[in-house]
Amino acid sequence: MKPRTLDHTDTLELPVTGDGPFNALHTFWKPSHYATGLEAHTQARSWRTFRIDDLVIGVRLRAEDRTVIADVYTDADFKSDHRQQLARRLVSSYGLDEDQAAFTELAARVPAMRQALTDLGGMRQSCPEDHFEIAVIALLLQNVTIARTTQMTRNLLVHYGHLVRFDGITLRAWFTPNEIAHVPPETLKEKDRLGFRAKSMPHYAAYFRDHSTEDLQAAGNLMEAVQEIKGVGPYTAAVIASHASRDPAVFGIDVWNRKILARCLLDADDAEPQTVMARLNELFPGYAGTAGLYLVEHSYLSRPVAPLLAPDQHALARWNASLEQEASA
DNA sequence: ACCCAGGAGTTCC
DNA sequence: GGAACTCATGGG
Repeated sequence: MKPRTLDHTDTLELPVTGDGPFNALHTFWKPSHYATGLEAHTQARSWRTFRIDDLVIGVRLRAEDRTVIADVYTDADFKSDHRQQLARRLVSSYGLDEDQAAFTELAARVPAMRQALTDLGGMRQSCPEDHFEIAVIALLLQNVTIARTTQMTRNLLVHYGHLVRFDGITLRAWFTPNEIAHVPPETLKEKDRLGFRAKSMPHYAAYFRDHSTEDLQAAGNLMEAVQEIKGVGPYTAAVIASHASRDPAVFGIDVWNRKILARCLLDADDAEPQTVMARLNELFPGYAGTAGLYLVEHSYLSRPVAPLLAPDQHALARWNASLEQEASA
């Protein structure tokens, strides 16, 4: 399948206003994140797609000192309201306005965090996904291996998402709640191989179609609110709160990061989730999520799940070909 | 065959 | 308020 072409329409210069150091590479690119085709990274730049209203937007990101430069690519009318929404989204997605000093100060006093802080200091939580999109990611992580999560993600994005090309790179883009709400669970199960998650997707789509990001941010208790959705439990709710709503105190524990943290904090191969969470909260009060993020990412730094792209035309051509081929299969 | 994956819902006590 | 099943599916 041929990707649709997006043209350069704007450039945003976003200052990093939060205090503390800023690590652009590890803010944009997380070594533990599995491959989705929604984003690509080299040492110096990143590419990522966003949905703003019904627009599909391509963004190329780079940083000069404490300014993030975002080149914007679209194929439709990019209004000033879209520009403002995208600017807010980028600032929020990468925590450009968040203070880092309090966590850094706390973490520097914990020996188990020392090396992670040295290697990753200035890294912020990254969540280019909106609440719906991160909820779908968490849904696809439920009780499966990453290989199957990757398979399900690819199926959904190929069948219901978009394929775009801009600045020489091909990327996938998310579907909106509206674009998947009508797909019957049988199709999601049999064609997209979602298994028991197929029943949940229509509930997710309907909920996030009917509740705007502003509504969710205004919710008194987001974790409780989203657990009203069928298929959202404590883990998925925590992922939504810690990532899309960026609550630094929340950490979604699962069988994967539980073992990582047991090794870092308890000198054990594994431990009860309550034991791990108690230790995490004890060492990093108010920053369990940020601390978990640092420890997990640090454990993948030397063996990334989806490594950086080499900054040459051949690597880019291979990347583009693999996405354009899968979309036609 | 059995067990486990970057969980959640239901059904028992 | 928990423990114990069940839900899909692919890989070891």
